[in-house]
Amino acid sequence: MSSEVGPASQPPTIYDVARAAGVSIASVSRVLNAQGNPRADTRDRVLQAVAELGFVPDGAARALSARLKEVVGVVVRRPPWHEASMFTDEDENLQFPDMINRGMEIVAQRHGFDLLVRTVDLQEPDAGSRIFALARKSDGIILHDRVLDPDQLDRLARQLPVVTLAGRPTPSTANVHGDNDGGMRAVARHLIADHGYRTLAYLAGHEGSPDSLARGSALADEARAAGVTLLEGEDWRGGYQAEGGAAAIERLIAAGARLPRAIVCANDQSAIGVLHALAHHGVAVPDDVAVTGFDDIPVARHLRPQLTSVRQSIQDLGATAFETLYSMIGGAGSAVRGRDIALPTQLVRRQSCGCDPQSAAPRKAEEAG
Amino acid sequence: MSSEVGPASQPPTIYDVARAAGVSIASVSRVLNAQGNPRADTRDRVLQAVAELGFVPDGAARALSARLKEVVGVVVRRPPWHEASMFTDEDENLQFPDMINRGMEIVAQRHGFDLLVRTVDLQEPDAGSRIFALARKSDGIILHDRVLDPDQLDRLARQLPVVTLAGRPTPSTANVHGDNDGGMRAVARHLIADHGYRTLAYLAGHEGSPDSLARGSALADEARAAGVTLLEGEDWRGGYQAEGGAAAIERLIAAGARLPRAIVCANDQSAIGVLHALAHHGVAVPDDVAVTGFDDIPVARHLRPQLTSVRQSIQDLGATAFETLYSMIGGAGSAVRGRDIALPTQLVRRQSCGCDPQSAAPRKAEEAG
DNA sequence: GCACGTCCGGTAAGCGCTTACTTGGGCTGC
DNA sequence: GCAGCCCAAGTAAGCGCTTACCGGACGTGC
Repeated sequence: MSSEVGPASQPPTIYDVARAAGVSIASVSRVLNAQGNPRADTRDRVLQAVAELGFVPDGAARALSARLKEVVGVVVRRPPWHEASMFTDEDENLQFPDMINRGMEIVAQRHGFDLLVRTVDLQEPDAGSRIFALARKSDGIILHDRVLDPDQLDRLARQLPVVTLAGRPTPSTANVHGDNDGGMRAVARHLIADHGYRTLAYLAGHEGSPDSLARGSALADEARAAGVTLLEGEDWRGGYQAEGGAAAIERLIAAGARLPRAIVCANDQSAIGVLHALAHHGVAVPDDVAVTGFDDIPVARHLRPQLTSVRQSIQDLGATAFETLYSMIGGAGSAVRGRDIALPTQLVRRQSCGCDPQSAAPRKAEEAG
Repeated sequence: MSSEVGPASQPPTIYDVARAAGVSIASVSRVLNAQGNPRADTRDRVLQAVAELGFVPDGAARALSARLKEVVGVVVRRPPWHEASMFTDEDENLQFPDMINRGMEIVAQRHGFDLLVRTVDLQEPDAGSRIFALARKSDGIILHDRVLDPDQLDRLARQLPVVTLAGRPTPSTANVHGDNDGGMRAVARHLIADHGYRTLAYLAGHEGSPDSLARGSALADEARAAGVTLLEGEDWRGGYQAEGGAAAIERLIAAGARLPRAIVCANDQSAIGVLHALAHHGVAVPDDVAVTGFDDIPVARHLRPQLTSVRQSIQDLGATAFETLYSMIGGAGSAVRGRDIALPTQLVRRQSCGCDPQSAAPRKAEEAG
């Protein structure tokens, strides 16, 4: 009577296929995994049964037996939740990691792997154990932006291959990051040499983030070399997020601080916040204050003014992270473990630094005062 | 001699824990899963051993035995790859699905589930089988935006719970979508009644997309009721992507077509393309032509002019999809199967429709001609 | 003090695969 | 024509868990 829809029928197992083909389950497995030399007619019978039944091996069983899950875990840091903020519900702070993940996924697919993505809020007390749980569902783990403290990282890496993004390599893990140094030096030289700005500020990212640190020190280096003033420190912290960037500027303006000629942000997200805050106070960008970002996320070119930034091939970051992890899973661990892999970056000049929108050529700007 | 770093030590198994605690593996399992009534001292010994060894059960083994993987597969449609396009490398077309996934993931985590995300390019010949493979790694599947033809969908739904997003429910699947009808009617009324525009156009999304169809017919309804001209059809197709929206406008302008007073886009992505194309040809938005989007993705408010759109709580879409699937996995399939779940939408008035940026109040605009 | 009921915890049977080992049929070579 | 091989295919032992089942140690009631 009941027409019985829905998952009434369990998916076929290898036993069903074996029965239908009149062979043993071992033969089915061998045909499917191209092991041994099955006779042609055996193979055909198996293949036909597989096709008829629409058989696909169960992932868990395969994983358990083959000791390979064909899954890698990806951990993304979820920004702490703030109520009632202009940027709260946007959650666009995840654009960057999302694009990295996309890059991973495309490569992963080529190897038959899938991505198990998990965001963690570092505020949570059991953030660490969530990651260890994820690890047991995966063959390897990719960690975005230092989500684990060194001890736990080490313990994790002892159990399975681990690759970090924008972190530091450890003896047991590899790290992949953009060429912060080169990218930031390009920004600095452009602002100082091409535009002639003499006072800069560095709006840092997360405290202790290696990326933010590397970018900051490259900028400081260049500023020092050129004898230019660089503002940085506690007042200049954007936490990599739009909200943080906006808040920092608000505080400075509220405190009556004098703004530098150019604000160099640790990433695009925080630059967006800076842009908003400046606009809110009627500060013209780039005419009063120039602003630059880092990462060149897609939105960067939709902003007004269009954001000058440092492009990293974001998807490449992900792809490289996956390939590295994959080789470790494959057993080539010792070859890459401990390595720090840098990917090239490139300065993208748009309007927010003071370049001409059409020609994209720098326009010398005289510093006020 | 060798300090031996890396995954030298296999993770501990339940046998290791049992040995350390001096009990059988069954007891360990019972303690961990809160089955039976272990004596207090037994439980303590087990818990201590677990803590000392840092034991976490293997996902594959658990899945195989418990017949529950605690993983749901998510399939996202990957836009076909176009070389040499202004929007190519942005890949921001995935923002919308990414945010939906975020909503799913947050809820999933609460249930101890993880998301296995896979993008598929529908051009690929074996797109279908990739999805079936994913299914065998999961307890249920969520499909974005019709990635499977009805036959295959049905076959899939026969094997495990399936929920679609922005599709149509079938007897064996549930569907979750935003309230297209209500949202679009709000847009139409706003443009027609509040702004007084008398010629509109509907820039459709993917051909055959239920969302696009529903939005289009709601708009057509309202236009007809108000006696207003509505342009639509082959010339007006944006394919949900920035590139498609831009291309459509370029074609129309190249053909010397007269533009309508307002362009209603099927989603924000394509509205972005429209905005770019119009700007490129010196058409002022909203003064010459008004533009609206749908979805209210984060970028919408960063555009110039800020994009008027219809907000769906994107994360809610994902959260609801997951909850629905979860109840099906839990066995409550018959309760939700076949249901079409609509989530509320809300018109967000910004500048691109002609509203005043500050007051966000509509500004009557007289139609030229 | 004995029969019986309770309650813990151990034993073992799977879950659906892969793969080492084994079997047996058909060849080769002398 | 028979020993010795080779190779295809079957048998069975896991992989690391969960859980049905069972046995033993108590506690209760008469």
